[in-house]
Amino acid sequence: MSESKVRVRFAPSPTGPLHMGGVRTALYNYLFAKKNNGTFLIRIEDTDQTRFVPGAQEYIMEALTWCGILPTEGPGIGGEYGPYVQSERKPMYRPYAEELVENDKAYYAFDTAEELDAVREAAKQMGMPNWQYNTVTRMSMKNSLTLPADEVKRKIENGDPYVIRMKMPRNQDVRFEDMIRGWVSVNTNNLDDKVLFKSDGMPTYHLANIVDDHLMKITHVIRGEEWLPSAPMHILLYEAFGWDVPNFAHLPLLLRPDGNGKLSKRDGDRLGFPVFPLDWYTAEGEKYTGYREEGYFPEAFVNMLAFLGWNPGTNQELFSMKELEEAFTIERVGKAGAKFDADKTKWYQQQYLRHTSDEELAKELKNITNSHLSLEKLETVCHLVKDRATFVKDIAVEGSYLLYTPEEYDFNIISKKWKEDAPQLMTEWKAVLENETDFTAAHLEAKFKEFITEKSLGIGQVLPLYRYLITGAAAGPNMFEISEFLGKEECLNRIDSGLKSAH
RNA sequence: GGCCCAUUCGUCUAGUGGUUAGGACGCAAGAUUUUCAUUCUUGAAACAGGAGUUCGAUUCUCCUAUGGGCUGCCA
Repeated sequence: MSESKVRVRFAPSPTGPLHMGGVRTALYNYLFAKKNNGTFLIRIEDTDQTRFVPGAQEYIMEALTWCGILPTEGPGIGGEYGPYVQSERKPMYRPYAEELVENDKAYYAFDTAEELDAVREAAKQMGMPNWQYNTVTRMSMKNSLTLPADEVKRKIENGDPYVIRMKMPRNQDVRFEDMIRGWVSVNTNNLDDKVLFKSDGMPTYHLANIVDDHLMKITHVIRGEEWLPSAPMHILLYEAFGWDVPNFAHLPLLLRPDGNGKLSKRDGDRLGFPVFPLDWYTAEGEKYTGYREEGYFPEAFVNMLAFLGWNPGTNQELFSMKELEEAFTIERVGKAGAKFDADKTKWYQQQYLRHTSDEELAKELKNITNSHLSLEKLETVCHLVKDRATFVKDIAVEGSYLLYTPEEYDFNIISKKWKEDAPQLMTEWKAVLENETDFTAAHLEAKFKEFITEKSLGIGQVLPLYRYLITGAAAGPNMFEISEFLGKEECLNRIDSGLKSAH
């Protein structure tokens, strides 16, 4: 609550690829920092050594970079509060845990995992679905509160494995004001004696997160709603250390589009949309599709994500990162979970494609097609077909006849309009073109109108035939612009080959 | 089961103690177009239910229902 400079962190766990819910949490942290002239940092929470997945940390950093969510401190970046990977901070945590034990805020517990499992199982048999190590049950367990002091001392010196558990106070209401939800209150009788320090010498999330947030001078903790139930316990920890408590904001979850429940990594490929920012391959060779590889622009992805749970209160829907940085406030983040909508995501992408210059699209098109056409030519292709594309790759498909000469014609698409006199008509039209030196769209259109007027025919009776011969398609952009783009020689050639296929 | 959180069109959401409850996606119709796409116009579509407070509640309170999260030596 102090006046100190805003510092926020995104603290992912490297247990796999970062999914879009995580990206959104990172984004809101980033935007909050930017809006408040603060600092956004990344901290890797890898205190669970058994769940470490190689490549995950690199994936996270690459994904954030792709999105333009750039931390000013973090692994591989540096900063004066490092290291930013918790496993590299390992030696720092034990003294804090010990401090809590000395101050009677925590205690040693010697119960093994097997013993705990047995107790839980027995409780379940007696109709208690969830046994907790808490203020009442701890007195019948093996810990420094129940064992004689000399035995505790002997066990520790003996090297017996132990954990350090928080000594949850009895019947105390913990209240805090969440920036999104308002006042939240929990009684400590409903909280258990969480393990703070594990027998493998690593802290749990609960300890590490408090210690690091304090040491890194984090002022606002913006994280997923799944942390809401443990927030009171975290507050108790800050108080136990005598530290300032940061502000909290618990973001609503991202829900799956069908049914209910939170969006999971399986939903994407099952429902046909990406859940991850980038492609990810599991050790087993299983692939999860990413937005980047699907052809989404990072700006569109980010814009969509920003609006999943936040809105500016105006009718503006298209926001650049810069605009988001200016407009974002935590107060305008909603409380309820948001179902992800793949259609809306496509719409955003389409909008961004529409607003990307032909020049830039041409470069992308060149990259994905390896076309031999000049950038200038490709620019025209983009100009002609971008209105009917969502992704750059759609331009290559929609405009394939601009990039390549059609090799096959499907006569079925035109057969209904292809009357007896069609070959004759097209041959005459070809003759008109042959005599043309001015192959600009406007001029060709004028000549075409002259041609059909002479014949007393309507546009619809003639143009589709020409379109078919030139493009092999029944629909598409303006035929005269296409003709100009292709040029006289190519047009004449295509009329010939098209005519051959038409009967 | 316990605890916590949430609930406005199908979806994302705006909104106020008195509004024709607004916008966007999607959907439908129409206009434009040689055509498809685009664009434009129009339309259908919502305050979970019940009490209470109030002259008046979508808005405030409580209850119910529904949904979600948490309930590990995971984060």
